Amino acid sequence: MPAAPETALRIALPVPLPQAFDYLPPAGGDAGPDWVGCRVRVPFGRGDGEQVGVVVGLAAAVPGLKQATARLDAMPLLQGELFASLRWAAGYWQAPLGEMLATALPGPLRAGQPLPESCAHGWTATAAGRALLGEGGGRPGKPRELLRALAAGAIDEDRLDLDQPGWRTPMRRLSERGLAERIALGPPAPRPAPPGPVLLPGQQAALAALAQGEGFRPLLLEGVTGSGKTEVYLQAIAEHALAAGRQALVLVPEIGLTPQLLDRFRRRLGVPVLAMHSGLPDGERARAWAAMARGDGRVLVGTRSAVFCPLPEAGLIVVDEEHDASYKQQDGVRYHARDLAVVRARALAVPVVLGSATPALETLHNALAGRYRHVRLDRRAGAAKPPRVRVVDLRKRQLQHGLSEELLTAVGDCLARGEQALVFRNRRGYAPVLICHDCGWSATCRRCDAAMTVHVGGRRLICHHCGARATPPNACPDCASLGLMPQGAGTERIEQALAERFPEALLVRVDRETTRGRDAIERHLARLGDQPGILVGTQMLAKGHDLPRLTLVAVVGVDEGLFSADFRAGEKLAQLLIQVSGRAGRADLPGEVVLQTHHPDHPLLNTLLAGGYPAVAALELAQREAAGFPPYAFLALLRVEAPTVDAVDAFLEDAKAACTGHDTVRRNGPMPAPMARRAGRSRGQLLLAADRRPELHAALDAWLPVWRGLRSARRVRWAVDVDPVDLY
DNA sequence: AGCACGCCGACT
DNA sequence: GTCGGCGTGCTC
Repeated sequence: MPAAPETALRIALPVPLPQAFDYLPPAGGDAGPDWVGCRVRVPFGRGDGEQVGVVVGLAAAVPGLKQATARLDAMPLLQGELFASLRWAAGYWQAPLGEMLATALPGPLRAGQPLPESCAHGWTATAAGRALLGEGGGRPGKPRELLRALAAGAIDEDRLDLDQPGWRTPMRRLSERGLAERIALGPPAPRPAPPGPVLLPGQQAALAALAQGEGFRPLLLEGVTGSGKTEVYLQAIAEHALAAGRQALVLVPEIGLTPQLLDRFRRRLGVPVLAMHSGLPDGERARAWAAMARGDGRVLVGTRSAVFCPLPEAGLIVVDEEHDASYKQQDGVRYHARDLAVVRARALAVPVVLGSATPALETLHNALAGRYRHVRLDRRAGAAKPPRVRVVDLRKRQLQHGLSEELLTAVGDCLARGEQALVFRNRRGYAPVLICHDCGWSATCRRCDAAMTVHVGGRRLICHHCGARATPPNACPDCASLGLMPQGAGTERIEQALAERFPEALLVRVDRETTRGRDAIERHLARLGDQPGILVGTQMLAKGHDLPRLTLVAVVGVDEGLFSADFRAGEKLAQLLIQVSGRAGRADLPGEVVLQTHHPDHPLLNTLLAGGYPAVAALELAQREAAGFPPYAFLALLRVEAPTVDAVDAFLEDAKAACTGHDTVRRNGPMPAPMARRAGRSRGQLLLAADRRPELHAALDAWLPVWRGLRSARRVRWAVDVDPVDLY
């Protein structure tokens, strides 16, 4: 029955305002429940601006309402569980509903474009293209190579991603010249899924745990690299999703979504596997979203934002490397994809697998409390034994560009055996700081409270926080001494030192400077291949990518992680060390790990060496409990930024004064952010902590509206970060 | 967040 | 005499 004409549409718009806005339906339309979840175009603001919003409810019309311009969806785009979960997410992460919904939609849908067709696409040579091929195919180069590949018939885009990295640019050229064209592909012929390998007892136990019971079943799957987690995911998808005619969602960290991983899923599952990641063109993301929404897509593998895909026929959710920091969005709406995945699995009443070699302490705590089932995978029989770990005591030791003689000898021995070594250093550049040997002056950034990093062997200074560049002075600006010297060693300097020591060796450096673009890591590693050689690099090398000849992993710069102010530093360091060590060795080639430190007796290192990650986790959990930190307390951070310190301080003082009632919530601050000035802007924060989550949220719900109304809020940018992963 | 309105400095 | 600085207020 149509609703009364005096009914208005309540619309959430992508603006940082807490409320929704009411509009009259467009001419010829009656507002009714069938509008909820549909997108509409509306005039907004005083100018002639327009916005695309989502109808979130109905309201009584009042005089003076504007009229919506157009209805953009005949059927709701957002509905059911996804809509409900997004409403929950907006409340939980303290974001306006309109911003939350905009964050969840792929760009084209956010902009108001129609839901795209969900069929896959491929490319084929046109008649003109085939004619040109007959004449030899034109000038040599990438486009000709592509055209040749198309000669045998159409190739789908997934295949091109795998076999012809970087095909999109040359293909565009072919398309412009009328030699190739994009075609819609029908549904692929179902391929028989090849039988999987025989499962090990641990893997069977994991699958049994998932098969047991029904509805929401969270499972923590703890297993080191090579223990067969992916095999468990594949079997679980086959069993709980495909065999049951249901969909599966697999979340992976940003750098984990490689063409190789997708290919493995596609081969093993025998059904199309959709991908969603930041490297995908906007249209493709919208297509994947649409395919899942219609139920055409069965399996989606994606990074953080894939957690927003509709799953009308959900059967299973997997979060791989669940401890990975890339699941937390660090700007805009600061949601956590792993946490939302668990909430969605509960709402969908499906199992969710959280996999990691080094689970986040929050997750481990949930497992220990019995809220999650917990299965540990042992190392695969016949796979690599745990690497031998050697701690090199740096005290009173002579270092060559940050490297000890023991480390260099180990690298030399490794090369002599014809194997590969990885030297891991979490700082890029030549040296982290340029200091004056005579007076202690150091080069700092004018716009940040941070030292500038020395680059290009000392000929350039770069601030890693704001990107500022400078030429190093010839003499110390304070004392005119000529004794300026780079202090410490980054990847660039380490590479140089290794090149001097091993002039014959093949050396590959992998960090943000040398490695730009999607397949850059792959190209670097392909250059190394199976030859003996040395890899030098940052975090980028910590995971993924199989390196069968890698037997030595050397970690430089452990000490920074041991004494960081961040309460998560210990957890993060242990996770990193386990991850990077996991790269050393294979079944037939024993691995070795060398850790350089000035603190060989540090409790974290000792615990890690004696008891592995579980022991570190126990130690850290005890410390967190004693100190009142997560997972034993719940945090929210009010982050503030402004051109002047005064504006920051004034707002934080006012905000704190406005924190009335809710006395169980502790207010720490105002305090300067760990980096009080960055890119020329002052930053400060107020940390809120509570022992119970509802108390924290009740306080936030009460205080946020007051903060919004403060006069001093107008001179700053501020945001609330619920469950911050770093305190800046 | 945009965007317009509104009162005070250096330019054609 | 104007163009434009960003402070202030509003958006159904």
